[in-house]
Amino acid sequence: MNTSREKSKRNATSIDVARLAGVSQSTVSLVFGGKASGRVSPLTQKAVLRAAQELGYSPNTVARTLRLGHTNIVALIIPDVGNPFFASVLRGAEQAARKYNYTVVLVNTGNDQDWQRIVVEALATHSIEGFVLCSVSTSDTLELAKLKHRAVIVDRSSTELTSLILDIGRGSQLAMQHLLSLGHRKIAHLATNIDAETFEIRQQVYEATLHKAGISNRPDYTVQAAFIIDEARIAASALLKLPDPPTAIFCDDALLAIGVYKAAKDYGLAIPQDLSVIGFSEGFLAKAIDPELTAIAIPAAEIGARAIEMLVAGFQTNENPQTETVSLELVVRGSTAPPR
Amino acid sequence: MNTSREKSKRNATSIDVARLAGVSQSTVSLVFGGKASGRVSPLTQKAVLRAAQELGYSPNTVARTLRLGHTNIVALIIPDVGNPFFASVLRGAEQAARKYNYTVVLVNTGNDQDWQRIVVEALATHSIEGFVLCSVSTSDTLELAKLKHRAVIVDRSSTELTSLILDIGRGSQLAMQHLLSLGHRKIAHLATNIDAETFEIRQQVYEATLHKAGISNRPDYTVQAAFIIDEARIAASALLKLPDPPTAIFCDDALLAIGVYKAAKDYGLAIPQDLSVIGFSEGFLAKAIDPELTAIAIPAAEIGARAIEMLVAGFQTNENPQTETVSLELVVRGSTAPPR
DNA sequence: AATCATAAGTCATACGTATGACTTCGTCAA
DNA sequence: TTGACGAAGTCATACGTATGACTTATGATT
Repeated sequence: MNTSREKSKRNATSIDVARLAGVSQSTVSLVFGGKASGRVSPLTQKAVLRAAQELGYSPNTVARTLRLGHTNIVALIIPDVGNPFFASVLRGAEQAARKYNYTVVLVNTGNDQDWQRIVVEALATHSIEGFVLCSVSTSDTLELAKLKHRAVIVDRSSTELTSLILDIGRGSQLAMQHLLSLGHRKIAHLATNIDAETFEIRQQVYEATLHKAGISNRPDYTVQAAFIIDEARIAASALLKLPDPPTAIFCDDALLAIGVYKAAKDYGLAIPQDLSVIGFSEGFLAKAIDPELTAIAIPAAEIGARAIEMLVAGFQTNENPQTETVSLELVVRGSTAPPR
Repeated sequence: MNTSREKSKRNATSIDVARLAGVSQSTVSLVFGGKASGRVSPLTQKAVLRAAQELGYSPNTVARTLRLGHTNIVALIIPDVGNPFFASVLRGAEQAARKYNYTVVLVNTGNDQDWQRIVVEALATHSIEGFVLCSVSTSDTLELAKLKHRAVIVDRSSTELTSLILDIGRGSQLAMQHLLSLGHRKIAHLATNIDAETFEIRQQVYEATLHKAGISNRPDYTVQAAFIIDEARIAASALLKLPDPPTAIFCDDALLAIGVYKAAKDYGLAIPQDLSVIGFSEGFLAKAIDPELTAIAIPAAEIGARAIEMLVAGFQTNENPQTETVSLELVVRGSTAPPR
């Protein structure tokens, strides 16, 4: 069993350091715990540090954690890292967490339907202090609120959990007003079918804004698709082959907008000349496609970072659930123009 | 300090369970450790499980880890989750890790230049058993090999570390042959500037394949750019405004290809009629853009998964560094056509 | 001189689990 | 009857750290 690699070199412990420095283990612990002032003389501190250096010592996190009772680990629960939006959330979260000395463990629920089980398992298995949840349905939110863990829930309101809300209503309004001000009257809505609450807000604002503009609602102008390009393409086709097709489409997500792009091409329509497209999107994807997508910008990385901050703040001040709102802005790019 | 939320409810320990079930702590531990057969009677097992159920007990991972001496945590070090390729690697890694009961901690080095420090910190702070490294330079590889940790390095060869190599050479060949067989003679190379080894292979094959086809190499047909769309756009422009511009461009990455798309549009060139584009790419981005990108498909998720498997296998069989190669395939989509 | 305060350390213990060594008890073969 | 043996448990300890309680030594104050 003695193959080349030396696993033998046991990591040095505080006891080893103490022995080498000629002090007690407690002293080493005090030095590394930052509680040295007034308890350990500067001279001794130097000695300890030197000994530690020599042995390549660093405190064992596991033991420290066991003693202290908290792990400094939080979980980020997202449906799919493959989606650039969630990837950005993750990046933001990871950076913020590092600042507070926390570690983020990713739980990618994928398409797994009983992902609640995964979450609960993760919480149990790893000793996680709290979690950030993205994209859960309203009913699941209630379930999760029962877990006695600190949690921040993104883009969902909840009275039981701290939540970071995106001002989807205002965003939808900006998008619709942009289309209206360009002169569009025939505006369709390509919606996501995955979550009730968010869908409703967008749909509500969509209808309300049209109503206020004196445009009557057409049920056949609202179609749904999952966050999959091909599905969006099919749904968009349904809109484009209507006898009286829309001149603009308001999309719930960038992926859906890409589906529209593809459908438009199928029908020989040029964007934005023949068809305007607008959607919610973080920046990357919106800028990757051609023409670049006019979008309600969702600051994904900032959202991830802020969620972590709220979570950590919750650990410290032991207060009731908070709610915070992220405002969204319209970024006009190349996918919208006046109707022909 | 007694605010609403009850943090008071201490988690049940094996001792609590033992007391309730009327057995010793050891017995509880045996049951939950799966070592019950032959040591604990089925009857007692039931009793223990029932008691655990009642108390909502699950073993404390931190304590178990301290006792067992290994954390079941591995780190995945990548430059940018925002890049769909790395996001997919992460997803694959995360799923594979879960299968082996490992947890993946993400370390996103970003543009941070001294990311080696970050890696080392991560290894020390969290008790990480090994790591998977993506996209490091050759010189850094040597540095990291010194750390006495298990590691798997992706897309880099190393005699000191287990490596998962992508058959970039063969992939480049496939790409070039595809372009040649379409009748292209004026083929340019838009290369990445971030890593010597990979760059060299692609460039070598690019030149060799042209040479074999009896086409002499033109230095002005090779340009470099970082993995940033706008930079690629500028580099591609340099190619397109040559007095004798290429009819096809071979790109080292999908992001670079997107830059080419944008540059082509700037110059009023249609893809693939006026300009063929081919590149290395995982699937998502290649299919998101229009026309869909003909590409050497890099199975990112599989790579992530395989890297984890190799890492875990390395923990078990304590053997010397292994090397494994992932073969790549050409996927013809809409961005390539015969030259006009 | 006696008392007190402070600095500089050390001691002992607890965090919750896993496991090798040990005990107890009933059964069965010799 | 004895001894051996396996099954079913229990005991005691170690993993490495943090920290409240305790001990000295050194001045300073009255």
